[in-house]
Amino acid sequence: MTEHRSGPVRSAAAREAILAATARLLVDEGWDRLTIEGIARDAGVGKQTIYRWWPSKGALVAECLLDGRFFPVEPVVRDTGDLRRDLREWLTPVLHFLNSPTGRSLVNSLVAAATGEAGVGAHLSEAFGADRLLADRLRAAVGAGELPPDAPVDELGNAVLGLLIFEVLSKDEIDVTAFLRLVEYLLGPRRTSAG
Amino acid sequence: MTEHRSGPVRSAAAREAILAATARLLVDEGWDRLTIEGIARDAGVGKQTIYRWWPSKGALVAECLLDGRFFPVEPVVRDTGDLRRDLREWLTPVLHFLNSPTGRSLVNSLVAAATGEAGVGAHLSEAFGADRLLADRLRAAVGAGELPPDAPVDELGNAVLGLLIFEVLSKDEIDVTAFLRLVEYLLGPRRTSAG
Amino acid sequence: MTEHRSGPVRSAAAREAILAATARLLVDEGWDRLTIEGIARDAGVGKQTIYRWWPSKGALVAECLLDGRFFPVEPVVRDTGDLRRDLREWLTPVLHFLNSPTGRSLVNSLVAAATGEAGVGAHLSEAFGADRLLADRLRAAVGAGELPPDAPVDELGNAVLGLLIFEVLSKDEIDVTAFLRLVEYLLGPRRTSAG
Amino acid sequence: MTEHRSGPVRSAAAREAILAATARLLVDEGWDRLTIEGIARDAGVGKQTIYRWWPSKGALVAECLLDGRFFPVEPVVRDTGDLRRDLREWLTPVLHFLNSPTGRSLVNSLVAAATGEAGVGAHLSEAFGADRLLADRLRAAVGAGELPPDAPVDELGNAVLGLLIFEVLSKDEIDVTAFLRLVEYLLGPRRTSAG
DNA sequence: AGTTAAACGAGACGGTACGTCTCGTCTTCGT
DNA sequence: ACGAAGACGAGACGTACCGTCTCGTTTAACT
Repeated sequence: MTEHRSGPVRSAAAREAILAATARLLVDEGWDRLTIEGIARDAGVGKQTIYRWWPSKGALVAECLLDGRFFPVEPVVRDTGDLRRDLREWLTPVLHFLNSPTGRSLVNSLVAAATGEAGVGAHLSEAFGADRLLADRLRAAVGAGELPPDAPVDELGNAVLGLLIFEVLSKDEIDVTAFLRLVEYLLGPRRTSAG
Repeated sequence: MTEHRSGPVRSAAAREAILAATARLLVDEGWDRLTIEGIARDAGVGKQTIYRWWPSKGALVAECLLDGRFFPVEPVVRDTGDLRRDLREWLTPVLHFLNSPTGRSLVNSLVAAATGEAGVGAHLSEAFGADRLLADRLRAAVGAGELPPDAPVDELGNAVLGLLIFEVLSKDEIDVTAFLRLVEYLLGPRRTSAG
Repeated sequence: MTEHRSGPVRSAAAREAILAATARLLVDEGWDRLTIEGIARDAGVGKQTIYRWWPSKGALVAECLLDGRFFPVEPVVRDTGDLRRDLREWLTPVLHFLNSPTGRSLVNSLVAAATGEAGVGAHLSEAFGADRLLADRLRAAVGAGELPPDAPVDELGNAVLGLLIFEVLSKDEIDVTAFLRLVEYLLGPRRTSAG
Repeated sequence: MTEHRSGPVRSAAAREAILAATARLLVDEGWDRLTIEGIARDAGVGKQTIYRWWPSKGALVAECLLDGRFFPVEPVVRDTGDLRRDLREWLTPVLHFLNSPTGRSLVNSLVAAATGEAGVGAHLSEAFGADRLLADRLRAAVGAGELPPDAPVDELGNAVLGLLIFEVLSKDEIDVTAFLRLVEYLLGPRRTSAG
């Protein structure tokens, strides 16, 4: 039996405006210049409408992440049968994006959000697409014998993502070539499916 | 030839009190509850004395990092001739520390600091000791033939560190066993020095 | 037609607390130790609530003046038909008040406020009651023939007030007798209503 | 001839620079934007040099007053035998000066200084020249029979000065004509020396 | 169609912290 | 010994947001 009561219902327009404003401001201003007041202003919404539905700005960002409002992620990692090549081709544009001001700013902001809000961290992996896309491709590689059967595919995906984040945090610019070489090393020695 | 001018000189006592307060408060309260006013209060110092010497709270944290005020880091990664065992023995207490509330809080705070301040990120690696300790041990392993000659030892150290950080950010608790297994996988297949 | 908008309305309690604190602190501490922070603290109010409604501490003092929060002014200058006697009787307690620490402090504070804020000066005259009380009595004296028909009654009131202020500023103590004698001289030679 | 001395002695140059800076800044910026730091900066002097010789900024202003650094006062009130005319001629330029921005600012600043510093008030009268110049002329008028023998000449001077100050504080602009008329009224009915 | 109660925009409120300014005291050099 | 320079602890400045709390208006489900 459903609870029911009279009165208006949650405004979809307000929700959309708030999340859109959050995403825009997070990218443009960064995590710590992202404020509830700013979001309310930008969304043309009362502050209370935000506090009514989200407990914190971290929760707003987490919802933006789930909505995929940040990365127009490459939907798949192609499978041409050559794992190293496929990864290289998927990673290259990602690395270049992360070297752009927008990319760096976005990663910094999302990581900052994650440090203050466990809920954001939990979705970081999905947000970057690493969990499904990367792991799927690695799993296929295991099936094809390109990786040993005991390869921890899920963890490997996270390792690549963690490395990516660490590079953004600690360096001015990621050296794309070196990064690709490292990933290749991490995957271990090349095997043929016949191997 | 040094620039010199008359007048009083920077107070070492104030510097020490400020950095000590910063380190204490960052661990106890976390990055975004760390405030200049709080530091000044805790250090018994005027706010201006902080602003005179440091441009931001990130810079304060960066200096604490360089001073090694956060981790009483294990001074070396032992070298028994067995890289995997040595790493396991070094990593185990580190992982347990990172699973403790203090450890998690510290990593979260430092990463948060790094996202807002390029200078902090640049020192994250040193702070965790990964740069020197880990890389040194890996380099020795290359010399001993435990790792192939082309192993990118510096990047490998950062990869482990990045993975560590990512796990803290995205999970409630690091699975120590799984983490060690992953590291072992990343190092590639075991080789004998005779190999 | 009045402008109206939705939303909360100005808090009368806050206004009262702020003005009361302002009046108390001005008398107790003096103009330049009167601070917005002190008022906010004393009134149990956020600073922004003060800044929202008053542009400066001078404006606060001006509003206190208009509210008559400083002098429990003698409501009238009595009219017994003898102008000189009536003035003497009204002025005597006023002069004694101005010789008291509270009185001196208050005049000093109000004058200081007036120098920094035109709005305060404009109300000084009303605040001391000189404008209405004194001028009314003088006007009656003109009607009764005690003063010549061309006597500038409003200006005369201000002259007495100006003199009063000047004495407080420039002397340690007003000589009551000399002051009364001077006022009497300024009014000009005694006239009978029969002229 | 060069300054030479063994062992430094109070620097006349510093004193001069400090007082000059004080006078300049008081006129230009007003009492409450006059700061010790600003004076030191402007005078090219260490703050301590100021604190060593003067206890407060009020004392600095008082010394400037005594030095006559503010008004290039009309050196005398002329005596043509006609008190009212002489006063009118002396007061007219004074009133116009007080209506100028510089004049108003100066009076406001000096009065503000006087409210915070008894020592300044004590010299206000001399500073405006009222004490000597005005009183002298009034005394002469008594001698000439233009004023009654019991006229309180010193107090009359202060009364005019107090009125002047009050007008500056409480009005946007002094009405010169009305002011002169008032002064004339205060002096009492015209008398001839033969009278 | 009218009633009714929650969601809405707006924004006032008591607070905390910001980064800057000046206070008056205190070193430290150089003359 | 004095003067310039300026670091220091202290604390107010005016601004920005916090999260909570009214307000009046709008709107949708239930009479």
